[in-house]
Amino acid sequence: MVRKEITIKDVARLAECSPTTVSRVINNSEHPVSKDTAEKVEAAIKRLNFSPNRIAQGLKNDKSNIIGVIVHDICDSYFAQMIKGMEEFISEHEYIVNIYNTSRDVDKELHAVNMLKANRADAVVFAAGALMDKRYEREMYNVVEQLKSQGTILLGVTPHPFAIKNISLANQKAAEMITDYAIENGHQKIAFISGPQNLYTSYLRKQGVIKSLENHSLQFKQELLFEGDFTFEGGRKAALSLLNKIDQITAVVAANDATALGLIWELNNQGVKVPAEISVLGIDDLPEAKYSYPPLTTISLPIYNLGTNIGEYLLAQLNEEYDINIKPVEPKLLTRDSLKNIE
Amino acid sequence: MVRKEITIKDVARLAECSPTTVSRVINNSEHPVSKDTAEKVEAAIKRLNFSPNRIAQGLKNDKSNIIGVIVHDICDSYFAQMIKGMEEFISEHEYIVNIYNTSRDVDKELHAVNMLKANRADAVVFAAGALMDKRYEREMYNVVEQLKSQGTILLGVTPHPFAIKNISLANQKAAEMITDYAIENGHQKIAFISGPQNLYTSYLRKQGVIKSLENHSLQFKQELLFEGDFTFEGGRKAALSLLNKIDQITAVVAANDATALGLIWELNNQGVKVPAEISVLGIDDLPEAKYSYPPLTTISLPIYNLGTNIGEYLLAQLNEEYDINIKPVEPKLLTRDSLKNIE
DNA sequence: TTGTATGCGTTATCAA
DNA sequence: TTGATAACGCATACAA
Repeated sequence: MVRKEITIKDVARLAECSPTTVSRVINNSEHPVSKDTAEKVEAAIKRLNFSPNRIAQGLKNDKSNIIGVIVHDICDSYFAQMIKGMEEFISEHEYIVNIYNTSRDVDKELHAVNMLKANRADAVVFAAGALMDKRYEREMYNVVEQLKSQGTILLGVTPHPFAIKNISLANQKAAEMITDYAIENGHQKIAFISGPQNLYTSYLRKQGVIKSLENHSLQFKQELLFEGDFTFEGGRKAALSLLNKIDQITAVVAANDATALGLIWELNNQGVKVPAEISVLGIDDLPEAKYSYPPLTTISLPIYNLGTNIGEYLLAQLNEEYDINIKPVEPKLLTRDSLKNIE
Repeated sequence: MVRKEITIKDVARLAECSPTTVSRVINNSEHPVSKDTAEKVEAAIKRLNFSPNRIAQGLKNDKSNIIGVIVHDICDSYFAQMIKGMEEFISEHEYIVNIYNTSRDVDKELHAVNMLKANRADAVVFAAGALMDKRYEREMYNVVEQLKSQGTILLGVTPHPFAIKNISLANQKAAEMITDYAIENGHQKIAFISGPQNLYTSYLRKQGVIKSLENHSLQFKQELLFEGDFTFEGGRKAALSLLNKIDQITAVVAANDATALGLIWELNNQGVKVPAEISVLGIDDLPEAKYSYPPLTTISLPIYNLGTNIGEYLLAQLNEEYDINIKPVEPKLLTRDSLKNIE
């Protein structure tokens, strides 16, 4: 297959003018163009179905129009929603949304950043939480510095161990809020299902739980800490290992909704009544959280909105409008039916 | 922020050679380069953290390295899985995966294609099913022709009303299979919850149901056709409108799993026992389908694998290896517990 | 084995 | 109001 690209020159030939003039018409340039030629150019453009080569424009203007987005798992609603929110805003404004799915793998994460560097991305969003890994931190730091000196705009959702603007997602606060709620409803024997070990987000959410307990003069008990991985399956497994300590527990806070949903499912499966015998709480408010049995009490983190806010912020930055801030997104308690008041 | 890009020239200066030589080293060119200079170049590259500007390379080589993917809703597991599969393959090979989320909107769909044209995408995947809309068909046809003459490789998942290679996803066959299964289990009074009206995929799945019924000398009854929209919410609504005809129905085939899951949820909610009082069947095998109450009997369409197969195919095409075919992906019946044998 | 000149498609600068 | 020319970063044909 032979590429036969239509260029500004073809348009110029047809409109009987110079490429320069065509360029002026295309870009609504300040530089005056007579109405007559402008019309001829427009006609030629239409006739040839010409659209200017954005790649070439980019080369000239020192812009790639690429916005990179790094996520852990696009199949996870959390990331899917964020991407959708960003995409909504960004591709409307003629930017290319370039997704990387890293499965929390250090190499893939580095590969993504290096590609983005090679493609001279205009902006990179670290939508995925930072990995807690020495090599990741070290090598990321380097590439990020290189991206910076290229002029790439960088943005992290949740804190990252390199100097870029980070949006706090209130992870810790969310975990604190949901734990507070449990305690206010008379729960003291609270288990926690963690997220993946190597993820900073996991760490923050755990800290939130600990803080809430401390604020209420309660102690975080290591034996009531179970490991999860932010997935439904992980929640199911946690439910199983939780089973033989069930008399020591009245409520379980899961590090995220996917985990909580898995918990509820497996508890039901094992004949343990939620919330009659044990309360289950989540964080995120996934779309499916309201359809579990019972509907999940959780903290809403409006991720889709976060996505659009990020998009808005990036565009402002890219247009060099400086004093713009990212609109914050507030966690909100959603009381449904998976918690029982036991006071 | 000033962009200060490191270029091949900087490397040349540091390595005390010409840019041409640097280019040869970068590209492992056939053209001989002395070991000595090669090493100097490598050293300079490392020292400057240089990576060649892929955009500029693309301009020169007539490649954008962009692969566009058009989906309806990235939050829908179906699309998320397909993208994940493709991404796995594609970004590993230094391509840019450029996602467009169109929400089945004709304008957004056209916008996406036009952007992809302007960016001289190397390939475009129409992962989203075609819309049944006159303007869509007409304007899409035009842009697609223009993409073709630009040399863009085009691929559609499920048939599209313009001349591109389409991978059949066995939509019709899947619907036929699941309906066959219901009939084989003694069901004759079968309702169908459709997908969105304007979607060709919906049409195909409906045809599959009709064909199965006809093959068994049964009639498709218009009054047992309910409208859905491929979403959980749509399934819930369908359940409600289905309620007053429930004595005329023993099984419901939903156009997809999301719908089936919504159906089951709302039926449970209304106190209708699945499958004791009514059987519910889906198509897709979403990850969550095995966690409904009862677990959903459905047809698996291994979408993630389809994604990787598409990726593999595209790369072969882009490398001009011609006689490659897309590995087909076979629908498979997954019998779980949402159907009752009533023979 | 190395380097110079040219061009990819576009736009900014300058001159007319 | 228009256009010729150079340049963005890179790779290739050609010359040395």
